Amino acid sequence: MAGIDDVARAAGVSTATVSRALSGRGPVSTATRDRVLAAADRLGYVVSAAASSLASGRARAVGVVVPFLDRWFFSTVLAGISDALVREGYDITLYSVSADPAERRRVFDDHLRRRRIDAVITIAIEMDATESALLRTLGVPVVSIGGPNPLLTTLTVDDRAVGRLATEHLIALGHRRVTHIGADTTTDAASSVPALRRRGFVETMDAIGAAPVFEPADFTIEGGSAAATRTLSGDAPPIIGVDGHELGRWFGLTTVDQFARGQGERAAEAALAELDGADPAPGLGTLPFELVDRGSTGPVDAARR
Amino acid sequence: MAGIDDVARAAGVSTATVSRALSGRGPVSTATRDRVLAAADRLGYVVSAAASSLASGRARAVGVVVPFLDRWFFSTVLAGISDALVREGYDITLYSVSADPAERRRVFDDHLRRRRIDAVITIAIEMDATESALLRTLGVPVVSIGGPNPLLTTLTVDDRAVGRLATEHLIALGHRRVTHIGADTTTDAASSVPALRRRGFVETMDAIGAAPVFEPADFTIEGGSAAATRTLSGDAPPIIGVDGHELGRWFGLTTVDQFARGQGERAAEAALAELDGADPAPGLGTLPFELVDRGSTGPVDAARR
DNA sequence: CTGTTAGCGCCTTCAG
DNA sequence: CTGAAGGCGCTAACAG
Repeated sequence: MAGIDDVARAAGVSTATVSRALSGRGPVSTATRDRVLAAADRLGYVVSAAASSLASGRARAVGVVVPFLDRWFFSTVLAGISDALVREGYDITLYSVSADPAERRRVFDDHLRRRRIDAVITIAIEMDATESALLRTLGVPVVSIGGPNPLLTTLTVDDRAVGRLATEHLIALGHRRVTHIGADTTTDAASSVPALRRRGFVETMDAIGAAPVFEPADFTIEGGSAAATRTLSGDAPPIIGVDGHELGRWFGLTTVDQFARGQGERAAEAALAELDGADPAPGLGTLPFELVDRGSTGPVDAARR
Repeated sequence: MAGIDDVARAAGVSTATVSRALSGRGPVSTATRDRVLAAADRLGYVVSAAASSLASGRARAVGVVVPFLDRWFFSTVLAGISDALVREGYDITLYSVSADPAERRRVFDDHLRRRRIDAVITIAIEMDATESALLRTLGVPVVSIGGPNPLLTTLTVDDRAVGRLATEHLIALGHRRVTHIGADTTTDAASSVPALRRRGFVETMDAIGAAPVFEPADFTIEGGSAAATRTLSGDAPPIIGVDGHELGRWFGLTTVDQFARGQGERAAEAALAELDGADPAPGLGTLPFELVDRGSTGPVDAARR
């Protein structure tokens, strides 16, 4: 494989000039630049990531940390990140952290600290203070999609408002008996996504003096469906979901879409902006969401009320 | 961030010894090793990927090339790869190549050639001879999940046999009028996954002298569902799918499962084996598949025959 | 078993 | 605008 001095020789310039011409950093006359580019192209020269990174301190890669790869939301956000990053010539290094604490430590204490990445994006990773601080010590921009974190630049959906929006939609249709199917929040932090959604639900129910009902379920198809079966009588009551899953459209499920792919793009852009010198914006950026009425919810009918 | 000579100083040894103790390559007495490990731990030392990679030629990362991130099959295979790789301390670098030829070239000609990865795994990427050759010139193990490729180590599902298996299942139940819903293979290579499945279908139908019927559809929910709607009369005929999608279970869809996650694990293990010096096995390894009867198919009934 | 010594391939001052 | 030269942080012979 051709190295930088092959190119330098072929173009009749020094390696310094090749480096400048190819990276665009530092002055090079148009004529020389063209010669260098032509030579590099002819030789099929591609800069070595390791050498370039070691010498420059820039890795041209962004780390993405996810709790799951094979769940719709995460892979969709990841696709958005990938889109935005590839455009700018960055590679993506993937860190999947499972529930296993030992593995999690290895990712935070070892993998992420190998100086392989210029920035980090975390997706729905709930971190304690130690972990957040550790990310900070990486000395690179960190953008987190998920619960607000005062230590990091954060992109957050107002999950409480999401919970309210979904509930209000049903209330507006005349419903009063509304059941919340969601994570059993007794084990979650009060600031977790499920807890906040639930809180929005409760607030809205309280506001109209209706009694909130809960049916615990995990974030799986089986869990959700089992809970729905337990709750719902046979007469197909209105259902509203939260997320914008592609299948929601297919089922005609009314939902609060939160534009997963767009979240990824925004996170990537925020990370790139900080890399370009933009001020880090610790605290929260706000992510859009929107009620999408696809027909699974309708006005209450006399028979059921 | 602590460097290797901080550790060397703290442990009272040379950097060479630190390197040896930490990497496990080369002899180190147990006593010194312990001292080094303790010092490294105390200082929170993590080797710089760039420096180590430059000096050793090993990057401790594997590249994974996928056509889509946000489709069930690919993210599931990816999860399998991730599992197997993280265990061994490897990072994953992700390359998503869309249909855009310019972007595809950039991935093959630039990103993949940055010497950032010790091995490449491709998932369902159909490559022409140029691209395959290019991967070969990387000088690293390449494992491809997908159509057999004589130039690369390949893990392949016998898609023709899958087509036959699914069709035979229906035939065995007494059905004779069977419609194939799948990609319009006039545009695909004869060796593509959809073409092979279809061929298996045709062969089986031919064998019993039944007329194969086709309904074109792309690999999307909408496409498949539209095709099914066009074909199927209202009386809920038997349906069989191919893939093992998690939702198949939920729908009670009989399917030919191909264990996506396991495919990823096997690919990762094959790549690691080659990295450990195992002979590359150009040509094909064979991937398992299995009929899973979940009830969406049943014997033909008199009324419909 | 351990230390010394060259680089790995590129970037980036510093001169010119 | 361009070239020379010294590292970036680590590894891999090679001695000892």
